[in-house]
Amino acid sequence: MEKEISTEEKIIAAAKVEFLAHGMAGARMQDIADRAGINKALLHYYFRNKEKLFEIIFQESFFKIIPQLHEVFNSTDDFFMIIRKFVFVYIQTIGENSFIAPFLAHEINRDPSRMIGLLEKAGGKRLPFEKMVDAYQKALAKGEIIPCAPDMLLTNIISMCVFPFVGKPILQHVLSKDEQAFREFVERRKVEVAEFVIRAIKA
Amino acid sequence: MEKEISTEEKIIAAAKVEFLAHGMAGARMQDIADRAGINKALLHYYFRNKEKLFEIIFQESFFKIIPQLHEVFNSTDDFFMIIRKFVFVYIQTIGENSFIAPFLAHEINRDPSRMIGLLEKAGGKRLPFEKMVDAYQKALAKGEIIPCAPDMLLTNIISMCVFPFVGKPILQHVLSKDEQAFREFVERRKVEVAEFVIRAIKA
DNA sequence: GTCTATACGCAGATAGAC
DNA sequence: GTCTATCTGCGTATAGAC
Repeated sequence: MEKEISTEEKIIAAAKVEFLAHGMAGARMQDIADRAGINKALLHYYFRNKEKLFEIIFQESFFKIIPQLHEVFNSTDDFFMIIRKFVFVYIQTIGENSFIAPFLAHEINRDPSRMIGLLEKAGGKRLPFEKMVDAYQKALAKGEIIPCAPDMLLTNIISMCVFPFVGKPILQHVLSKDEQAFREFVERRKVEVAEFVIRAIKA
Repeated sequence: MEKEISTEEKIIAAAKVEFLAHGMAGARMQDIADRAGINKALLHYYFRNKEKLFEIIFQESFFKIIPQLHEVFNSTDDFFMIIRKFVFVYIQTIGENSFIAPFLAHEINRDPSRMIGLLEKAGGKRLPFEKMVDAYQKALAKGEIIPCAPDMLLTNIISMCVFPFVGKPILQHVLSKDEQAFREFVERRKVEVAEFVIRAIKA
């Protein structure tokens, strides 16, 4: 049984490809229509204008990367295991949609207010920083880790997880890795980044 | 004695602001002309078209960030001191032109071949990876550090140096830092990132 | 819902006077 | 070198038939 793909879904899928590849300013409605196998008029029938369509893709991309991190911090694992899970899940998630990170980086820098608005609308959900601080303080009290500023630590971890996707072409060139080698490199990082962090902070 | 600013220089300066803020696709020739205090026609008189003008800004931005890293690796310092200098110089350099990192990230992802071409034209200069590997192997032989893949290590260091500028709006929000607090945060990182790395790799 | 045809504005680029 | 005026094409958006 073939599953029916609605026109709306086809448009969303096509828009995702084009917006992620070229950004809001660089994407073309004509290209989206072509990719979806329809014409421009139909785009406007379903989504009133380019901005509305972009908003949907932006939102979907943003929440695909951000919120699942809560669950990691909710566990009762010790701090090191939390870090291992965080790194693994984060690199895994971003790697599965590797165009999202550079797309979001660009669009959020272009207009930070869009992200702010989105987070305010999503309301209750706080970003994972506080929970991470809690876990950090417990580990510190137990003498498992040395003192280090939590904002530094979180920034370091996120940097090492995300940057390889944002700077992929540069890294590929500097490290002389083709697509296959880069994929394997990312795969190794799912484990090794966490071990790197743990060595840096363990007492 | 006031120094004369040539029209050409005014255009370059204006183009830099507009391109770094909006990217190639988002920047407007009219806005560049306005910012330079001239009209559009004059832009085309000096630089034949938008692409040519963009090329200049891209190139200037790229080489402002990439090549001074060679000098760091040429020193006779021990490995830890090399890392300290690398981190300090790199964060310093990027921080002084904090719009360059997100700009390059976007444009290089959009069209990696432009960067490749630029590096080939620059010819002899190899990127700093090999020299870093040399320094790493010496340190390893002396028993100063534990074994760890050099590509991982370099990626980790670069990630922690660069990402805070690419992901600035997100980090600012997550960590609740205003402009001033973020600047201080970056200042601290010039030292602390290196110490973090050193703890992670020292024997 | 889906199409063809078209309106309309904007942005890049050029012509030509001064 | 610098300007005003204008052309041209492209990209978003709409009108209206089916």
